[in-house]
Amino acid sequence: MAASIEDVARRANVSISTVSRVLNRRNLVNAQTRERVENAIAELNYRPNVFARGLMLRKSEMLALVLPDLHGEFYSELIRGANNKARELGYVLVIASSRDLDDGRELVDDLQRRGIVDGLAVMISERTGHTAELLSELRIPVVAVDGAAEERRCDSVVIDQRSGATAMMEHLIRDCRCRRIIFVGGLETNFDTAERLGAYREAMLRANLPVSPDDIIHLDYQYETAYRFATERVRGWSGPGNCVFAANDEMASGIIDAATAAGLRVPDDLGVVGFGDTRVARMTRPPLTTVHVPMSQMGATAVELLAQRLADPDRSPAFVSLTPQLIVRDSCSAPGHKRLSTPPRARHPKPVEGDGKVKRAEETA
Amino acid sequence: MAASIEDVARRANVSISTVSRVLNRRNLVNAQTRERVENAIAELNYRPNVFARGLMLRKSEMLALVLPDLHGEFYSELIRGANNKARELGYVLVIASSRDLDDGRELVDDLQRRGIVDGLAVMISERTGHTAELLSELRIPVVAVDGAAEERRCDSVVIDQRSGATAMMEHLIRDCRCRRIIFVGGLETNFDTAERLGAYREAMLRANLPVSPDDIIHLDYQYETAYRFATERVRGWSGPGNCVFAANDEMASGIIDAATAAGLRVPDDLGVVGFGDTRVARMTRPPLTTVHVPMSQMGATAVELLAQRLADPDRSPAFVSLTPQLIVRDSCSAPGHKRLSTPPRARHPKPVEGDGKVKRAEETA
DNA sequence: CAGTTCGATGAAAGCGCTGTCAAAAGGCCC
DNA sequence: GGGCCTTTTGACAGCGCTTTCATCGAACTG
Repeated sequence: MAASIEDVARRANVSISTVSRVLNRRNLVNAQTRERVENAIAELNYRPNVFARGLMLRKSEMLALVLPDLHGEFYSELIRGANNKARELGYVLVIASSRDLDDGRELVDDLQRRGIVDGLAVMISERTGHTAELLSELRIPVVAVDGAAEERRCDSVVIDQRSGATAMMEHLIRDCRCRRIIFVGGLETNFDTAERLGAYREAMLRANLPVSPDDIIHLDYQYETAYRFATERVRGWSGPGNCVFAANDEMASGIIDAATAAGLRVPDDLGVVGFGDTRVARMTRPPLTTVHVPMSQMGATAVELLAQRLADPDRSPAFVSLTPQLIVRDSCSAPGHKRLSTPPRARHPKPVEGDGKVKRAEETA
Repeated sequence: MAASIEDVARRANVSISTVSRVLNRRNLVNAQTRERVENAIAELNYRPNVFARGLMLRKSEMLALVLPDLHGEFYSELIRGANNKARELGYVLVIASSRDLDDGRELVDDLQRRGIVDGLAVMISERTGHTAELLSELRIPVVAVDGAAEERRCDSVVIDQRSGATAMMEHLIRDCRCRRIIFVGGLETNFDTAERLGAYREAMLRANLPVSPDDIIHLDYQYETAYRFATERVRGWSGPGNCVFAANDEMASGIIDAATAAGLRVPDDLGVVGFGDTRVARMTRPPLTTVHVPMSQMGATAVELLAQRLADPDRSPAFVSLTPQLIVRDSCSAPGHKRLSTPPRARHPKPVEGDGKVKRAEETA
């Protein structure tokens, strides 16, 4: 049995009230007494019982992060960012996956968790009606992670996919002098793909470049699929000033491999760029030009917003948009552009954490 | 304010004891009364306060998983497996990273968490003295995840690296008829690398194959490093019946890319195999023959052991060893062996979760 | 019909903590 | 020396729940 506050009190020869005061609002107690109590605490290795404390204080200093899935690079980054920030702010983070539960139970599950966590950061994958329900059922603060901007009723963090894709497009058109750009996205229904495609179209239009319907392809974000598809098409794609803009790094990697296998040189015969700046982006030859998506930062921001709301429940919802950052490596370059013969390192060695610009939107009251 | 047990009692016209009984040992209460109470609970959307409950029961139904880091494929798998199992068993999983904290505070941190979690699964990266300290300070059950087998004092799960590496070596020697095998490991100090290298030496010896000191290389598990190193050495490695056994998939991938860039054909001119069966293994051309390490299962097992100990605190420590599984793809094959011209799919499409054999060691009392 | 057992329920004692209130002790003023 | 602060401390009432023990009919026994 662990020591209780009473044990400490007895040992320090004071009442439990005094011990409690030492634990909380320290200045209210005489210096000598405090020292006695602190010694007792140390000697007994005393730690306040979290449950008793929570019962009185009605808070647990715990936050939950609910993700569609726990697998994969992106989520792992998100978790890491959220976890670090949580720790920094003195919270403990509970992580849950909603994918593994059927849709109906997702909610139930959160409710179960409710009461033990002070706040919830939820990443909503499917845009079902559950969202609203979730928000209203819960009595604790919720922040939407990468949710569509519709959810303005609660705090939210999003990645500005559009600006990331636009930056890439401008790089391709302006710096690499690409004239024909083939867009390889995920499923048409995919929200991110849609955003990136939108940016693609806009940029092409702005640059007065023609967009052939054949140059807009929807696959499934998988390496293998992209490899197979590219194996058939890649010869038709090659040419100076031509480039494939894949909506994620894995597909980009598959396309590079297919191009290489077909005897093409990347980037000389065909440029290939990706999106995400995952680990994969450093595991292609040549290293992949891509867009860094600040997942870790998004996790951190979510936790931060949660903490802020906990501190001030009445403030109006904040909306934070994180800007991805273009990472130029070597998988696309201007035609005729000299490259070192040894594989050069990334020119932007590492995107600095917190580099993406954060803008706080006008507070919607 | 959420409804309390008293509200329910009032509404159902019973005492709180009865409500509590309905909540816990249901059979002790009359059917009609129970129904009344259950209705009241539903109507009020009542949920027992976790803190009050925890205060009495001295348990929270929460488990913690402490990892050296939260980043990367392996940890993400581990977390996922642990999380799913935890949920299945009715626990909530708290995840923490010890790497982000300096070494001294790691312990403190666990102590802080103590009291709110019922049990702890810890993966110890550095073999510092802290381990013992940690175990003794904590009063809750601990299971060692992938810890060296020394820690027989508590339950533990490990991956049997050795048997995985041996299976690979036997495949290379027997099935692929390799005569010269180059071992590319991580740092010499790395525990896993040492195990795998041990298996390598043994297998070579058993097969009566010579081991040149030049063919044992220690790098750092990174793609880039392996790529660079291989770029210089790969010509010397090539030859029929020659194969590189990389201690992880990333290095294998780098080596394949280097070989390809040097004009070699994999596997015809040089076989390359990896270890881990991470996502990367499906993102090489040809797809990588490798060893599947059941991380997800390890996470699940850790949680399971924890739950078992919680149920029966006095049973003797269990020791579970998980056997990795050889995954034969196409990056190494017998010389002259016919391959399809289209990139074939993995012959073992997907290692089934829970496929690795689990053997429970003799219980050390 | 008194005595006994049994199922169903309620009253109340905590669990370990916080926070309110009051009391005690000391200092100051007039 | 009495009145009135101020500082420091203790007593104690909960927080919402579980659990023990007592109670109370009803059913059963002889």
